[in-house]
Amino acid sequence: MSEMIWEPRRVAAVRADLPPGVTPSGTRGRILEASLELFAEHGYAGTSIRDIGKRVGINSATLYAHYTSKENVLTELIQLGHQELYTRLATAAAAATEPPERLAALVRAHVLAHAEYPLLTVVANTELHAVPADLIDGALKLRAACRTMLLDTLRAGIEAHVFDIADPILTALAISSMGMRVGQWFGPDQPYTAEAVADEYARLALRIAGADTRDAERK
Amino acid sequence: MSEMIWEPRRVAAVRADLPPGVTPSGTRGRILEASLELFAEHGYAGTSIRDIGKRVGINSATLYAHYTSKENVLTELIQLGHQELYTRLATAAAAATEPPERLAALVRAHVLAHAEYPLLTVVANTELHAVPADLIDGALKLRAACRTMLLDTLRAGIEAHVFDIADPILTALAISSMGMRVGQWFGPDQPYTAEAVADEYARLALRIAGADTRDAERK
DNA sequence: GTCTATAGATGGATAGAC
DNA sequence: GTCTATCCATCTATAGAC
Repeated sequence: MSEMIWEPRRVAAVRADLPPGVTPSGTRGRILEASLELFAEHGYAGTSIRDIGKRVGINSATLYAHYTSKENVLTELIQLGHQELYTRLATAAAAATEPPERLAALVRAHVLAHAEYPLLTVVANTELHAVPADLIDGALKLRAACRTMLLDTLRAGIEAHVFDIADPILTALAISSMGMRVGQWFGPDQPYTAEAVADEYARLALRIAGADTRDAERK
Repeated sequence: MSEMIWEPRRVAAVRADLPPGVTPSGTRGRILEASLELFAEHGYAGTSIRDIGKRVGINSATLYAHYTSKENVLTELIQLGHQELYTRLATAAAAATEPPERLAALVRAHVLAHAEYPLLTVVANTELHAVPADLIDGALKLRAACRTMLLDTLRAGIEAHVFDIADPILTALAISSMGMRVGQWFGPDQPYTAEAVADEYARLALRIAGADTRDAERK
């Protein structure tokens, strides 16, 4: 049971889910979703425009009526993925002020984003190298903002003496690593809900940060 | 400072390090190392045999005097990477009997393997999808053995009442996720030694597992 | 906007000389 | 074992008809 969780697929999910409101209408949107599925499963370099056309049900040449290049499709996906993650993290951070609550909210949002949009986060996290740096300026700025939110929260908790952290950078790396991999194993063939994973990982993050939750747990 | 830790490269390291004693001699070994560097940085599908030949300083056709195919080179790298990780984990597990000590030893070994051989672990972890399943039978069996070691250790600690774990599978996923990502940010342009990261991550893993280290820390 | 057809480059792999 | 030369498939992208 749950054996599939450990399989070394690039992604466990199969259907491309994009955040509501961002999918372009018509053929352009279907190209974007098909590309997301293929890039997630086979990688950007391992996917041809003919593969994309076949999945959409159009000739590969038709793609160029909607995007200037294959690279352009990937760039749009990467931007979408980073925008969605940043928006969720910023909303989560704004909803909690105390460091422990804010850390839990950030981790929950981080995990939920990776569990609800596994294909998108896998592509956004693994295919950045395939795009020239100037095309992903926006995504890199969003990444920087995301890690600043996490680090600032950890440091605020240290100053308030509610966290016990030896090295904020290593701690932040450990916490974000847990969440980033969720997109690679979370899918329909495992027994957890996204909410359950988010809740548990938030609890583990508080432990990592050395938050003293003994009183709360004894209640 | 330490900004490079967060950059979205596939790998931070640049030189291909292979475990001692496994690098083939002569041209075959140089092909293996060059392929490792290129697969790690650009991905398997993003690397051509002409790229490999250029880096080695041979004609691309010469590659086929040493390997039957490009796929064959990747398969050998994947096998090497899994073998090295498994050997280290098995050695670590054998050196400690109590669950907390064994968990710390496993995590230290896991992190050290990913920090000392970042290119190899990144390729072994991210390019499995590029090889037909029957060619990586051995690697998949080693993966299964590795996760069993971790899960068994967690369950032993639960039975012995020295761990406080809500869900062993999610806990194991969280702990292994921390270590697996080390290969993607650990490199010469960051301030930590492999030992320092291994020690700190082992400490965080004990916290994740709910090991009661308060007495030890108060000493 | 979608198609057929194709240009032009590059891919993995082989043949055969040395 | 290494090379040059090349086969043939596939690649991204474009041209032009409808």
